[in-house]
Amino acid sequence: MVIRNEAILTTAAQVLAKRPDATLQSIAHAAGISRTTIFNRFPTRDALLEALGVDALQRMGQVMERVPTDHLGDLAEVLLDVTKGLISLGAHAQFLYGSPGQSGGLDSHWEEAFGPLAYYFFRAQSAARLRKDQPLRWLVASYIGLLIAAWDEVEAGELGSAKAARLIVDTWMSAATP
Amino acid sequence: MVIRNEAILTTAAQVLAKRPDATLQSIAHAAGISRTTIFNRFPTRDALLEALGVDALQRMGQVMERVPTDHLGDLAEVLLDVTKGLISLGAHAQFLYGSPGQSGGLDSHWEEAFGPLAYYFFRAQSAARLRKDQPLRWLVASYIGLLIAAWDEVEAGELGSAKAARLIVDTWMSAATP
DNA sequence: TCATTTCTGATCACCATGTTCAGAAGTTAA
DNA sequence: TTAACTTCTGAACATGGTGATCAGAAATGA
Repeated sequence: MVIRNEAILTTAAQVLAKRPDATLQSIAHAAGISRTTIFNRFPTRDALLEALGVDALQRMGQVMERVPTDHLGDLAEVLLDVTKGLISLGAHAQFLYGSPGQSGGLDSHWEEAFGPLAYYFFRAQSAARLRKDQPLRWLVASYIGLLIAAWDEVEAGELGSAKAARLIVDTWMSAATP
Repeated sequence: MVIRNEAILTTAAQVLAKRPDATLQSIAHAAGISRTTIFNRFPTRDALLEALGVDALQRMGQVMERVPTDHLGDLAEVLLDVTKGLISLGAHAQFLYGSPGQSGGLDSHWEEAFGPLAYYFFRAQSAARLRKDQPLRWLVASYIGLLIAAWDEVEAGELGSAKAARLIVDTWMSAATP
């Protein structure tokens, strides 16, 4: 039958989004496969959750690879493009804050995914296009914080994806530019 | 011996902060009581987690009761005061995003806790002291998002409590004021 | 068709949760 | 101190999810 890991991860993400403590049995059932097959691919439940996190961060990383590395361009425009992409990943990424178990080994993946954006902020800061009195780490952290807030609002049905992206960029740019 | 629920909750918060999937056995051990006693107070693990959430939100609510209800005062000053109080609750509140299990019944407690702040923002917005082109919900959500981001940075040892509070207020005010 | 890979269902051990209860330990009042 | 009361404890038990193992079924591919 040849079941792809990707298929398992997609189904698992959907099931766990609704019910972070869903059993592997129920995930297997939803994916139309047996529980044993899941264990063939992922030795433990935590391994599955970690793979899920890595997958989500890789998708986010792909979006953030779109930021220019040789020039700055229009900050607001670049950021809006990236933000729209990230907002649309809500379904894949939101569980990162809902079911971690104890997964803390994702740090390097976080860094890898957000590296390009952090570097972009760094260059913008050096060029005095972003405030220099705020730590670079905070520029990144605050952006992520707003992203998560927007994800929540979108999922709650209080905000459309497009408007959410605009609010994030508007809010963040107002605070981060000199 | 007369064990207070408060004592159980405090210990549980500490243990679960480090290890969201800690067993009730280990929590009981850390609290110096027996597992049975925990079950005497909280019928299920989820009940304990919910009580923990309610407790955290009540503490946060107490802090936010400090916002003035009859006048506006200095927005930055009021906000800084509240933010300092909330930042210092990190240890009690951060687990809200780390171990929810499936607890989703905290909505009313969220509203109750953040009600005063939301009302304060509403009045400030009406008085044109805050931007009117951003939804009131977003003003609140973005503030919470920044608060969570700052909690993470503080816990990671990247930021002191005082500086974290200042960054939140600076960032939020820059974006939310006309 | 036959060999190989992949998936499945069954069975097993282990551990955390949740229940029950008899008795120990602590408290209060006479 | 004694007696009545409340609270805490340890032990036993059932249940259910996780993780391991493996023989055999099903799919794949030459």
